[in-house]
Amino acid sequence: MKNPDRAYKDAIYEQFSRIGKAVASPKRLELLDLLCQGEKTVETIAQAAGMTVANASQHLQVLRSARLVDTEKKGLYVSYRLADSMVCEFFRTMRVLAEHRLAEVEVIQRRFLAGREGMEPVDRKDLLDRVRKGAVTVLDVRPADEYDAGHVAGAMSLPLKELKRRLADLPKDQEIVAYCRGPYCVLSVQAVEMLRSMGFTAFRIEAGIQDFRAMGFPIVETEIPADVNRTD
Amino acid sequence: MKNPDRAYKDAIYEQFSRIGKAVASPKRLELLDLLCQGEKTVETIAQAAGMTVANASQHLQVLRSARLVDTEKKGLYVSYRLADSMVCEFFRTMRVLAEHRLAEVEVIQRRFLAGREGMEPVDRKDLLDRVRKGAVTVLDVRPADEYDAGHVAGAMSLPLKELKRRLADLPKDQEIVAYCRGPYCVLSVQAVEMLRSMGFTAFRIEAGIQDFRAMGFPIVETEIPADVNRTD
DNA sequence: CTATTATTCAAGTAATCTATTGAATGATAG
DNA sequence: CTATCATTCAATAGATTACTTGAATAATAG
Repeated sequence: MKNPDRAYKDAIYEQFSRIGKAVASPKRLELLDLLCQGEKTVETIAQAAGMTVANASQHLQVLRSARLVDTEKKGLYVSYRLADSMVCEFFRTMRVLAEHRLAEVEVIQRRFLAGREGMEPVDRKDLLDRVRKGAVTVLDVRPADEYDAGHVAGAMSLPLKELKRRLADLPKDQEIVAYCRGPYCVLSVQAVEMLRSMGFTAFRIEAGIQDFRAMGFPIVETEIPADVNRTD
Repeated sequence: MKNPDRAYKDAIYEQFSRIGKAVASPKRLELLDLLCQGEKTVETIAQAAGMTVANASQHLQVLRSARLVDTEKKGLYVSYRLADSMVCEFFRTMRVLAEHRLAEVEVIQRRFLAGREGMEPVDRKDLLDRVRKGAVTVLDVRPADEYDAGHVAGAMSLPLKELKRRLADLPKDQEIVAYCRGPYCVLSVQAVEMLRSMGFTAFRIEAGIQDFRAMGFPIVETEIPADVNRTD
């Protein structure tokens, strides 16, 4: 380490790698993806990602020490949120890069959707146009707090867990287009399966909120901050 | 692992994390940054990054297995290059995110530039305008092959190593603006120091080729592919 | 105060990653 | 063929990381 130029470069890339190390774990990427939907408590996150609370807490702390997320103590709960919307964009860039470069992603997705008919035969461009024109009922099947944190303008909130109970609210005579957290979220797949089995005309759209945002769709954020105690 | 949805998500994020793991090492980030300047042989890369050839080779293979870089055998040499220009954009996004979120980056940079006067007191906006208008001599001080792979339109190639020899080619009566690989590359710092000590009016601009490209500057690529044997 | 609950901490083990070394491969030149 | 050179491979030791478990902390309710 004699050369000061080298020490400088090493120090700089060392810093950059803090971001890299933070996103080097599948679990942490899942957490980031979740946090792109809005702030959440440790327990909510742990449950959604199928991991123990202690493990989730540790991973969240890794993300925090890379300054990708921030925390706020809210009574008995600790609320985690993305430190900056840039983090979400970064995650999205990474996701798109992975989809582009790693053929395995598509293989895994196709294998999962085979048999089910979540998205496969749907003309995406056409579907988006219809969404844009308001010619279909757009359904946000994520938990209500995520809908509140940001949803496609004109979309109706109907969390998957309430779907069975509230089928009556849906039109039988109009196409229904369901979206959720993004292409790898299974909420909309399940929603569409259920809707179709009940006789509705339903399609799944792969885009999540961040994708809609990136495509220029108007996004609505509910003013009232989400209640962190809500678990639905 | 009973739940098929969980297995699916795990598989997907596992794939995403391949990209993350690839960029989790400072050395690999330095290699990516270098490869954003153009294709290079293993030895060139190893030398530029101050590491052994075997080590560089291994890191490059990690990048390749994440599909971020491609190789091409060219006689006795193996040429590594980015697999896609998207990789470069991804790196840049990551760099900008790190600069934005990690205050340490600026601290390290400031400490390095303290005493030297590479960039500190220069009005960046103003400088860019003058570059855009062609009101200054723009100097590309990177090795010639990187200049060939892509340079700012109108820029003159004058690799740092040849600077001393070719001082006569430079105007004494016009401002000189030097750029190199980007904000953390030291070539332009050294070039400006030397030029000033020789009585020139010289400034350093932090932007590298990718930054110029992102800012909409016209970029010129020389048709003839670079000679991989060149080491300058 | 005590009990409860969300979160974090600490310790331990298994797994993975890094840099080094020296040998192996493979292409080229003589 | 032999020598040379760029690159890769294989083996290793040291460092870091991941997940689990159980205990510790801190806020709240009664």
